[in-house]
Amino acid sequence: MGIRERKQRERERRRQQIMIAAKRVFSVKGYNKATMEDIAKEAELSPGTLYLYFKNKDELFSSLSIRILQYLNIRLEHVLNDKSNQTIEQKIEALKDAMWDVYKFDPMMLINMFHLQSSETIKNLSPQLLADIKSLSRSSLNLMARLLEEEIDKGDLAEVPPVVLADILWSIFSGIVLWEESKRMINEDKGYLEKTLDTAFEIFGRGIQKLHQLKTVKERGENDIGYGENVNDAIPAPGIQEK
Amino acid sequence: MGIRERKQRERERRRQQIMIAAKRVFSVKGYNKATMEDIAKEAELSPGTLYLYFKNKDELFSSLSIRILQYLNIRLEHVLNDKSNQTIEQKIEALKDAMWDVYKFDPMMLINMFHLQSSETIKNLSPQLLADIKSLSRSSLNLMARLLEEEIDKGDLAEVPPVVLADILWSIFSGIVLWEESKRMINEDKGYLEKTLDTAFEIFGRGIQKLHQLKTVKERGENDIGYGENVNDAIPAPGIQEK
Amino acid sequence: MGIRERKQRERERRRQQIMIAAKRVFSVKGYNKATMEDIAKEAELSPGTLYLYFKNKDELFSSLSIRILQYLNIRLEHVLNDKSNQTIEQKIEALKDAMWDVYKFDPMMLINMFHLQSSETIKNLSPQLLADIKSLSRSSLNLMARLLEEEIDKGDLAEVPPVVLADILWSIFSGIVLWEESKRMINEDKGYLEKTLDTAFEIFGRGIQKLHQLKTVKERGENDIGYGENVNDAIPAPGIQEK
Amino acid sequence: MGIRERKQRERERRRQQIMIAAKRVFSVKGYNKATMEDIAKEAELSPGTLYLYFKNKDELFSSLSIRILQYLNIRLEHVLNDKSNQTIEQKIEALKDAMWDVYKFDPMMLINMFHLQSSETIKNLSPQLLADIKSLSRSSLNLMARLLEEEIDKGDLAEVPPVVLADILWSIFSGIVLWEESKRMINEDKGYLEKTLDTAFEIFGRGIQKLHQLKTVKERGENDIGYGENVNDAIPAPGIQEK
DNA sequence: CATGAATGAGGTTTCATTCAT
DNA sequence: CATGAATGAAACCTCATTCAT
Repeated sequence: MGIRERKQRERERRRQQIMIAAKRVFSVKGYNKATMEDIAKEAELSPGTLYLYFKNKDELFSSLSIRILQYLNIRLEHVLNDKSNQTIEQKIEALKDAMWDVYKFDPMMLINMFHLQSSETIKNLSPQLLADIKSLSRSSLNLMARLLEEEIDKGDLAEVPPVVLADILWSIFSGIVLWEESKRMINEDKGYLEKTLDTAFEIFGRGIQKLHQLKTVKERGENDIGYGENVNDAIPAPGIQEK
Repeated sequence: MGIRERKQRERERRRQQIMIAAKRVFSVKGYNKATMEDIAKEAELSPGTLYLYFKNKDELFSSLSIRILQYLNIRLEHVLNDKSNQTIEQKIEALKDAMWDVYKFDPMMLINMFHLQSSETIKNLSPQLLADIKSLSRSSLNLMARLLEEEIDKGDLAEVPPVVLADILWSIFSGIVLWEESKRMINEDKGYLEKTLDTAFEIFGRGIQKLHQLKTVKERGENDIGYGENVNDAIPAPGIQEK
Repeated sequence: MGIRERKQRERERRRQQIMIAAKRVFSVKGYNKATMEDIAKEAELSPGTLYLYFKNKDELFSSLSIRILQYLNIRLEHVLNDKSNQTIEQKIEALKDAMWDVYKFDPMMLINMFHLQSSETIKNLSPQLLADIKSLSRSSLNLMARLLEEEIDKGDLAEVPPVVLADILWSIFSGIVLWEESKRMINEDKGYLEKTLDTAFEIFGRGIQKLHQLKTVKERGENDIGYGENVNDAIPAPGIQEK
Repeated sequence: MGIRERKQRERERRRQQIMIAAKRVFSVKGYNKATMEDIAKEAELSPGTLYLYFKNKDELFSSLSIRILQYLNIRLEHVLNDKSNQTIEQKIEALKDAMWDVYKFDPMMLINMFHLQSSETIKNLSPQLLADIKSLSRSSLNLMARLLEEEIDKGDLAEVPPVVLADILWSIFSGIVLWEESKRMINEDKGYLEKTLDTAFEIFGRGIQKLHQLKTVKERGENDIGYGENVNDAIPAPGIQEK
């Protein structure tokens, strides 16, 4: 391993160290109350050092989203490539597991991602980081859509474009997580999340099956609802689309 | 009308004036970037005056949640009392319409409500305001649950407690709104929200029907998943539960 | 006097209070080492208050130039209107006195004005302030040029455009002040300034007279050296010209 | 050449490399906005290395003055030794050329030198550097004075001590350069400097001649105006005198 | 001798909140 | 009750300087 590589690796290790500290501090205090000094202390570094690795507070915060999106992508690829997922039920179950793992990997994920909504925040991000987030988001939704597409194609029918189903799946997941997190934060109650999620996905799965049985081929009208003709191009990003 | 009442009414009018201004400013700038002076200017008042009506910035912000919860409650009561909603499909459709109206009443609602998650924020709220939010939240979920309960009781069966269904419905709604808002904010895309919502609720409704048809009576096990024995007490609040 | 006027006057008084404190602090510590907190303390105000009256540190600093330019303008107008200034010697003497008074009014003047050279500084200024500085600078040089113009016109000749003479006069003054200030600051020597200035203006005056005697009318070629055809328009600002 | 010498030479080369980079960066960004890292990058060195050659930022900055003063001295010596400069006109013309060359050698010169005014800056300089600056400054003014002195002595008269004339010459030059730099920086105008300088020195020269013609022998009174009894000692340094 | 990552003090600026009028 | 000027704590961020490698 050359010196250059070692340096690069060391640098990456330090970035991770900061992000781990940041995640902890943001989780406890929220974006506003968490100060850069808090994070520096948690990472056992000086405040100035943070700025060697992240342009500003917003960029540090947003970088946490990259981590989680990368993990989500990996998990979704596994689901897609796993040949043991044959039926629609198996696939939805696998999706649910993937999402659940992602949630366990970083429960603050969605809170993080919805913070990106603020256009003030976006202005502070470097073009590179923003591009990465967009790309990863688009990729994630694309993978989910492909999983559902196969199934629906198999049935020779589709009432809704797969990407819409993917969108809804993601929404259900987001909503439940947010909702339950919200309850947990205030009450310190816990543990209902998984069961509620189970039920929701079961209901969703039954809805999908029902759609299958209808075998009604309607005009697709995808453009009406904003998705491209072909799933493989113009897949809307989860949260972020290109202009 | 006595002087005292007139004063009281005048005071309430002024509160509303401030909240309307606050909603506008928070919607545009987000919680952090919106300053009390911005809000004062929008309300054509001085900063000091805001503090005669709201203890602090957090409390002003949170008061907006009260407004939206009150509106949600009113709409849900109408749905419950409307005798023309007979079938499960009609009821779910009516619920969806109610949620849609609530969304149109104040699209920032959910963003607002999830801001309450921060325990730092909660510490700043007056006990009265916190109690009101809890009470209204609990009431809303209660109403939704009762609507579904009737239907399920009618079918002599229930796989899941109604309150879980209510929870899920709310989550789906929250998730889709957040998700689509998120896309809209970045891309200025718009208009897909309603269609996606339509599809999601249709899928959800089919799932519910399917559950009916199963006619499988399981042990209820409500306590296992955290809801009270009786729907009328211990209904979990949307977002807030009592300890 | 209405309330509005009183407020306005009070506000102006406070601005002056801050500027006086700023001048003192900048003189002692220089631009870099002077902190906003130093100035606030000197003005017996809090740091935040300074920002109610000046957008930022650069703008506060630059505002000091406005004061001195206003004073210079007033003094130059008096010189121009004073009918007892008949000969070229009297006029140059009067100019020298005016400059001397301006120097006594604020010895930091030129240091202040040359700080404006930094384009980084200019970017921080409000358009209004920048426009004021430009306008006052242009006006000052215009007045000086008119004084010399009259004299040269009387002699029916001019080797150099009056505005160039004005430019040079101003430069001599600037140079000597800076030079002597520079010596004084390091050595605590003092008092030579006036005498050196006397001699310089005397030499300059003799040069002017000599020019008169030449009675050589050359092509003016003003545009070659960057001044407008007519003294009354396009007079170059002392330090700042419009594009 | 021994190893020791080679090292010494290498060290000097590195110093020059840094100073050239520093000049470039300071010219573009000004003292405040120029960071040590900027300079290090321009010199293709690391920040730490700069501190092996210069005690601190102020000392690096001030070292640039040494360079320019050395060059000024060399040019002035040439003027003094050039036997083709016979008349006062020729001498003043030669001085002007020298100053012009110095200006072209480093247009930031004067800005640099006036930065030394800040007593805070001086405290940061090493005694050696400070002594060098003082010595070179004194020498420069001394050379100018001797040039004028010869001429005036030749005329058997002098209304003003030569050193005062030298002071004024330098001031005129400084003032014009600063003034024109100031205009240029803001307006991107350029090229008027030389012509204005021409005119100014012409006026100055005529003034000097006029002084000659007066042939009035006054008591010298040098001490009154702060210069030493003998021109050759105690010549005030340009900008810096010894206590 | 050279490096450059890390430091951390301190600067500018913001803004929720107060209080004399 | 309303005002809005003033406050001042604290946030983010910079950058001259150091020191282990």
